[in-house]
Formats: sequence, structure tokens, C-alpha cells
Amino acid sequence: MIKVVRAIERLPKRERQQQLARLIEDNPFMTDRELNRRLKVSIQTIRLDRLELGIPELRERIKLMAERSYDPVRSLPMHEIIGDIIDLQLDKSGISIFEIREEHVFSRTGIARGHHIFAQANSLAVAVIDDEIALTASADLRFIRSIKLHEKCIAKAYVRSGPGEGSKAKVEVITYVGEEMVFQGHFVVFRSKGE
Amino acid sequence: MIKVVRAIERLPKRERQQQLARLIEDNPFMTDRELNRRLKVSIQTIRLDRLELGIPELRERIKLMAERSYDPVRSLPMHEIIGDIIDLQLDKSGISIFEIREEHVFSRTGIARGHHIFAQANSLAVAVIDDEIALTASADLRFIRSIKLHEKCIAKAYVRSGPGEGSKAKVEVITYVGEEMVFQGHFVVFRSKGE
DNA sequence: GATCATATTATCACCAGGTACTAATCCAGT
DNA sequence: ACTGGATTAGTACCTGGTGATAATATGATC
Repeated sequence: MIKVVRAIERLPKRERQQQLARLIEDNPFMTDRELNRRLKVSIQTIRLDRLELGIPELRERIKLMAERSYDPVRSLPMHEIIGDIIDLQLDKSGISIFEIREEHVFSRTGIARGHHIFAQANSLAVAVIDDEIALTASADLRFIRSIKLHEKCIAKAYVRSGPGEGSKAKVEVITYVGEEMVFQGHFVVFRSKGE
Repeated sequence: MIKVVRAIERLPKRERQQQLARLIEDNPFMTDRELNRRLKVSIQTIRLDRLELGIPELRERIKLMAERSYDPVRSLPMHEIIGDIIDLQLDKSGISIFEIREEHVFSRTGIARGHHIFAQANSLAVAVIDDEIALTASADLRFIRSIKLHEKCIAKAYVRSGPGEGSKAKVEVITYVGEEMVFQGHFVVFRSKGE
């Protein structure tokens, strides 16, 4: 039950802790010593602040980063289909939704990396083919405009050639953000019927 | 001169150092303590070995990983590049290696999903462009043959148009498994010149 | 002004995971 | 028997902390 006295004009502690959090946020490699010089408080105060804010020490921070970037599974969450398929009419059409999150963008610009957009479209193009095995044979892509953090990509796939037409299917995928077309891809997908 | 005798019980130095390097390679988070127990030599020997092999201490290794995944300065944010870039001549060419693992294949067939192959090529195509921001504008892909579990994909990128030619660069990426060409992509990459 | 709570600073002991250096020991080959 | 590389041992020291305890500062409240 810690009560904060509100009569004070400047709340050095709160404010300082915010600054501290921000400093560490955008340079996680700062030692407490650097932070204490930066914020003009003793190193002990820095440590108390970290404790209160639940910010681990330098080495732990670094280790966490390293582990995240190392993690062989997380490196691209592409095990399965990228995006949530919300409609699928085999050999006809399909729709999937994929929201751009932090891990999909260039951190400096907030623009989605092309391969995630491709991955959604490719996953859908393969999924829409009603066959035992479906593999992308070739593709022709146009990234119409850059896609940014938190945008929801809606990919629509249309099969342009039926199942009777041999071992190849043509699938067109168009990805929208809202009304806007942001990506277009023409896929040729190999299919190997039954056995 | 010195004759090579191979009647020794313990592993020769050379071999142990290879093992050491391999152990650290595939688990960089190992302390010297763990390594000495693993290799059955004293911790001092481990340290001498690391010294000779030029392998930094645990904390340095971790820090390097974190920095690589963080790096706010460089024009290529490596932290989600697919494949290991082993050679890079900006605006000219680049080579990356990517090994197909369990998580990259269709589990039923052991064949790599197309978007991983694309991701490697796309990452390389973007990385090879020496610019503040580089984004894929369009691409034309051919998946020449299916790529299977554990195959090592070597992608080679060649920039086909120089930096003086406006805001678009053409990059050709060819991916090989051994001598065999397995994928080819023509990328058009937008570049937004720094200044 | 005296008192109380909170905030801040100061010390001290300790820890992991090392480096750097010196010295001892093993072990084989000539 | 002596030599030299490889190995092991031991010590001092380093960074960047944790954890506990105590002293001091700064107000707010009675």
C-alpha cells in the first residue's frame, strides 16, 4: 500500500524511472554506471529503480536478446501456414488474414519485410490447391506499396486453372490493406494428384 | 624432425580443439566450466584452447550475438535475415547459406516450403543493396527443383544495375544445392538514398 | 520545532565468469 | 638424463552486478 503524495510539483522518482526505462529501452547495453551518470543519481538509486521496474541487469538483458535471436524455432514462425485462413474453397479461392507485428518489420522503418508478405500469399496459394502435394513452381510478385506495422493484410487467392489441366495450377493472390491493393502475386503451383 | 605417434589415449590437442569449437558453435551459451566437464580436461586447458582458437569468453559471445541482432546503426538489420551471409560486396554481390531444417519442410514430404527459399533469396537481395532503406518492389521466381530436408542452400546474388541508376536496383539471385541450381529469382529492389 | 515516512546514498560482503600471469607437473622423444 | 610442448594448479584482479544494512536527506504532518 504505497501512497504517493500528490502535492509535490515535480515527481522526480516517477519521472526518473520513466526516463530510466526509456534509456534502457533504446540502448539496452547501458551499465548502471552509465545510467547513474546520465540521470545524476547514485548507482544505488539506479539499482533500486531497476528493481522496482523489474528491469534485469545488463548481462541478463543481453542474454535475453541473444537467446531470442538464437532460438532456432522462432527465427521465422513459418512452420505452418502464415496468416489465418478464414475462407477456403478448394481449387477455387481462399482468403487469409495476417497482421503485421513487430517481428515482421524492419525495426528502423516499421515496414514489413517482403518475405512475410510473400509467405502469406504463398501459403494461401498452396493451401487452396486441393492436392496431396502442392509445391510452388514459380511466382511473379509485385509489392505495390510498403506495408507497415499493425496493418492487417487480407490475401485473396483465385485459382485460374482447374484441376483437370495437368500438373500445374495457376493461382493469383492479391493482398489488401483495407480497400487498398498492396501486393499481387501470380503463382504456378505443381500438383501431384493422389499418389 | 618430429615423428607423429598415434598411440595416445587422450585425444590429440587438435581434435579436442575441433570438438571445443563445435560444441561452442552449436551452443554458444556454454561456460568454460561446462566445457571442461564435457571434454574431460581442466578448465585452464579450455581457456588456453579458446585463446588459441580466438574464441571469446561466454559473455563476449553472448554480447556479440545480441549486438548482431540489435545493431541500430547498420543499413542491414541482420536480425531477421534468413540464412547466414558469408560474403557481401555491397552493390555487387553476396552469398548466403541456409540449411533446410525440420521446421522448414512439409512434414509429410520433407520438401522445403517455398517461402523459406524465397526468404533467403529476398533477404540477400535486400542486404546486398547498399542503402539506408531497401525494399522489394517486385520479384520473378522459379523454383527449379524441390529442396529437401538437410540440404544446404547456397544463394548467390548479383546486382545487375548500379547505384547510379535511380531508385531501383535489379538483383538476380540463384540458389544452389551443391552444383545444382534449384531456384532463381529476379528482384527489383527500391532504394531510398540516404541523404 | 519534533516526528515520521519515504527517498536517496553509502558500505560491505559476495557472486559468476572470466583474464593474466607464474609455477609446477606430466609425458614422450632423442 | 635432459628438453620441450601440453596440461594443470594457483593466485591476483576485473566487471557488473545482488543483497543486506545503515546512514543521511527531504519533506509532510502533528
